[in-house]
Amino acid sequence: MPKIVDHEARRRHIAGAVHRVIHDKGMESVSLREVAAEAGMSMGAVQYYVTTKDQMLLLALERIGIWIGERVAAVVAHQTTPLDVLRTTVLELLPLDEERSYLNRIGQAFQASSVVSENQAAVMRMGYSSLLSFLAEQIRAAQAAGQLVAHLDVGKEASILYAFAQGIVNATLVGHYTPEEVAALLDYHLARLRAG
Amino acid sequence: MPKIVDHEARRRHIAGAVHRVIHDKGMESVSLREVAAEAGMSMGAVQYYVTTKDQMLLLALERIGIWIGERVAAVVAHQTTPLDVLRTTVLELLPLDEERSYLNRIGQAFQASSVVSENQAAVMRMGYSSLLSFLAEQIRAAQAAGQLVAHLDVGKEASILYAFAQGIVNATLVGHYTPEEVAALLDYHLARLRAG
DNA sequence: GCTTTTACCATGCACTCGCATGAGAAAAAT
DNA sequence: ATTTTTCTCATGCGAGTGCATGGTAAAAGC
Repeated sequence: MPKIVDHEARRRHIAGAVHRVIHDKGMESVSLREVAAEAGMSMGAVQYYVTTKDQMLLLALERIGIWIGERVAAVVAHQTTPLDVLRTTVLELLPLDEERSYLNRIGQAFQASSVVSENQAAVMRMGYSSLLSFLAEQIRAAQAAGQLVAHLDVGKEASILYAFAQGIVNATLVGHYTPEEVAALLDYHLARLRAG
Repeated sequence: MPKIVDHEARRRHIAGAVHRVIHDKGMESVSLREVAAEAGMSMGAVQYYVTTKDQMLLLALERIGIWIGERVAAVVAHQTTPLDVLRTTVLELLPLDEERSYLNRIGQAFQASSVVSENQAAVMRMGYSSLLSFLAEQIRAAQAAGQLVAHLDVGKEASILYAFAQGIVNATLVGHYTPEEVAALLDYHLARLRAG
């Protein structure tokens, strides 16, 4: 076996190029040629690792999911109380700095694209489920720790919180809210769930 | 002057065709040819009313804004109390039946597209502002009528409510929530704002 | 040294894209 | 009846699209 190549690394590299193209020029200008140029490799090389354009997009979408998972995991490692985890996780998902804006712009593009592509919708649903159950878990833990009021409907609160986060994204990206305003909105909402 | 043609009607017709293409095949398969075919007219005719593709998309986006405005106005006409108006308006914006799903699929596509197009972002921001101030107004009226608790921050509540609505859209379109669950979420949230 | 396997590339194909152009049909104005 | 204005269309252009193909370089196995 010649030229030992880390396939996983190559796919990551390609996915990164797809992300940059989506971010800079939008989903509709993603093409094999454009991505290959962005990745600094020939079109044939891209085709070697990715058989079709749809698969390439799916790969890029899955990488976004992984990225989000990693960021959430990092939050868990650094925070102490369930309520801190909850608050910081939501903030982590919002476009409050350049890197998170980058991530969210791409997410928005895939959100629209997933409405038309069933494959992408499936990946999207998986992400929803895992994130929602994580948030619900934290809410429950915060209740147990006496940080949140006990009579909350955990599932509904998680859904509302996450919907809020998702809904504020585009308005923020488009310049309707400043990062400070977004954080203030989140804290205002969390305040009413607080025990005491 | 020959062949008196209602330009406004033609533009509406073209915008409708753009909507159908976006809905059925996604934003990235919107092309002058595709839209012309969908509109049942020649490509040249479309070009006569719309000088560029960007302008065509802008036209279609503005029409969505008008459509939303009309639906909200209809809600106001049929409801009695401010809280009813508030609740029904939000429900009106959610993909709870086929027509509203249709509208929201297109809205999602434009949301992603507006992140890359500044013209579209401007239209989007205008829609945000007017809808947010409308919701805030209703919340204030509901407070005055004793339907909502008095100490609410009107602006923040409007922002949170609208963000929730926007955020729940994609999850619903992608099949993560049923219409009943969405309505239940909204009512659960509104319940905690209720006076008494 | 030779074969086999893996990685990569250049090119071709049929098709679509946005947009420009020029010709022509049709109705009001004269 | 002729001119003028408004509308519509067919067509061409250069560029870009996804994908398939055949060839090539290089390293591992024998």
